[in-house]
Amino acid sequence: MDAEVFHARVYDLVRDIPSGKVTTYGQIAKLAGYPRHARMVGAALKYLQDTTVPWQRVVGSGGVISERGDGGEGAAHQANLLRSEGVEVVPAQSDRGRWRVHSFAAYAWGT
DNA sequence: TATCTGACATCTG
DNA sequence: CCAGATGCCAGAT
Repeated sequence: MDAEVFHARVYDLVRDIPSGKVTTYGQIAKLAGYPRHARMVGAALKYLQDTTVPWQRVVGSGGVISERGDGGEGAAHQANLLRSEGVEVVPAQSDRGRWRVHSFAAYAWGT
């Protein structure tokens, strides 16, 4: 299985996440047929150019929005996109630039 | 080939 | 909740 096919499957799965719902990297990896490849999912989204893929609906375990080492700008952007489609996002307890989906289980897709 | 890296997941203290 | 440690595994260097 080459990376190109893996990426394609990841993109198809992400496109299937309905607006207002979110899921995790690990879940996408599992659905793609490659459990334990969550990091590869992250890589696939990182270099994504296709604007039709709702990457913002993919978050970390427990609904945490992953940092990008960019000071939280990317995470903040993702938080805004999610809020705009009705997902409740709140700042991680006591922290700056860190966010998480409130009531993650209620918004979770694919379980 | 050897190492380092990372939009991850889990567990422990 | 937080910080560390550990397991994971394909890409990049």
